[in-house]
Amino acid sequence: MFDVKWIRANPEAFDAGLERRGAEGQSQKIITLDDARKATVQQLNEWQETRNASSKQIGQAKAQGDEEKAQALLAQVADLKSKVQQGEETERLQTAELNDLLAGLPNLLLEDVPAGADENDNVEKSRFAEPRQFNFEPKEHYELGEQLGQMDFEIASKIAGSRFVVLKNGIARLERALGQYMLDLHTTEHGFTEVIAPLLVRSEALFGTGQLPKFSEDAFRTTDDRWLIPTSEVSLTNLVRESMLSHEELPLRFTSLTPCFRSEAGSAGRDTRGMLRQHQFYKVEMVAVTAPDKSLEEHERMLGCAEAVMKGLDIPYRVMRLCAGDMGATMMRTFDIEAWLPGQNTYREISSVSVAGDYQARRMEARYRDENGKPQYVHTLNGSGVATGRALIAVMENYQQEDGSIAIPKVLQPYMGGQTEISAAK
RNA sequence: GGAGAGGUGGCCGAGUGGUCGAAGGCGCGCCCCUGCUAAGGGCGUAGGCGGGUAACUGUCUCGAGGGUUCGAAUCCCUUCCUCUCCGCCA
Repeated sequence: MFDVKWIRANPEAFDAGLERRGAEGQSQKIITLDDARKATVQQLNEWQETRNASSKQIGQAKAQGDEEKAQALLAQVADLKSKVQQGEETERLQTAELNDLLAGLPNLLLEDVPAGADENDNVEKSRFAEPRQFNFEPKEHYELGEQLGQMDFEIASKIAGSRFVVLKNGIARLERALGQYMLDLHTTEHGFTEVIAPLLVRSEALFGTGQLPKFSEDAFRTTDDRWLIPTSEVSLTNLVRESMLSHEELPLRFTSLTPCFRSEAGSAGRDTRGMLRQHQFYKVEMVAVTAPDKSLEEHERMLGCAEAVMKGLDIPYRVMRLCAGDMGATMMRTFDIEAWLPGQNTYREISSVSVAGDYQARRMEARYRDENGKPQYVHTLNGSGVATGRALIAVMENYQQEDGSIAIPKVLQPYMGGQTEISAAK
């Protein structure tokens, strides 16, 4: 959501920003709509001013028992009522048209976001560890899982359809261990507050984080008109909706382990094998709420928190700066962490860490009082820290052994009751 | 699901058709007094949009959205939320 005043003051910058997104400039259209709206409001205000003054006099006249004067005044303002009503109706329509336009616009990108059309134009920012050299042909996670008898896509599809999985035994516990490890890391080392929040949310919440109105087809909707969260970014970010925070309580940092539900509309045929792209998956999410001048450093900090998860697991990864064409609509800058997957012989996204600026805060009416007591919109950030389903894949593929068993990373062993590997037995 | 009661400023809480954007309190800010650990006094203190260099000023906002009225925090309708009792239930 944008500040129309800012667009009025910086129309070229605004249009240039949209063009970097591959969208058309909208400043002229917005300003024209806003001009019309302003003219209506101005006229309306004049009528209301007259009406209010007269009404006050009528009240005084009646209080003094001067019925004659009251009647005379009443006659004077008789036609104002319909004018005001029409003016209000016009303003309503004009405001709605303007807001609908604004609500559908993507966020502007930060200067340092690389230009580009799609993921092939993303730019590597850093890299951790070298891919392990295998003295056998590494398998993909679903081969390993199925051979272990602990990962079952067939029965899942009978129960729920495609893009679901059933995990059992050691693999199931491994995913649980990953979630525990990540949550503990973020809460004890990184200063995040653990949260359990609703998985079903109302439309307003999805609008607040920007999934609505444009991306409704990506999420599942319930028959009672709620939505399954596509990410707990929604629940966690909306924790501050419609609130007035004080500058002392910032930054706020929340983390949560939740299932995420995505319809994956439009990704038919992509990653259909295995559990890389599912309708339901677990993810540890991090959300931060900061003062505007702190959000960029928080972005780097949050990336560090996600990287710490990967370093702890000792899984090779690279950090990518997403290019303009590959970025989500609500964000100003995004860093992806891509884990090395030996079975696929490539890096795949496992975490996405983004700064939204005040884009979401404006939609949610999330503000704080700065040091001078002035209300300001907060900045919001979110990042996966990390997707446990994909982390499971990464652990399985990177820690696989020649006999098809899977070694358990050191940091996870305490969460696995001391178990050091997953084999067909357990 | 049934019956009832409510939603007011950063917070609490008055206010049932006119001078109410809203008493009072808390909190916060500035100032003063006192003088010693605990208090007293004064003033100020919502947000959005618009006009003005500014002082200031117009308008809107009392959960949200409609409506009645010359005029709505106050009346009507819809909706969301909270609380109490009953029912159901992990």
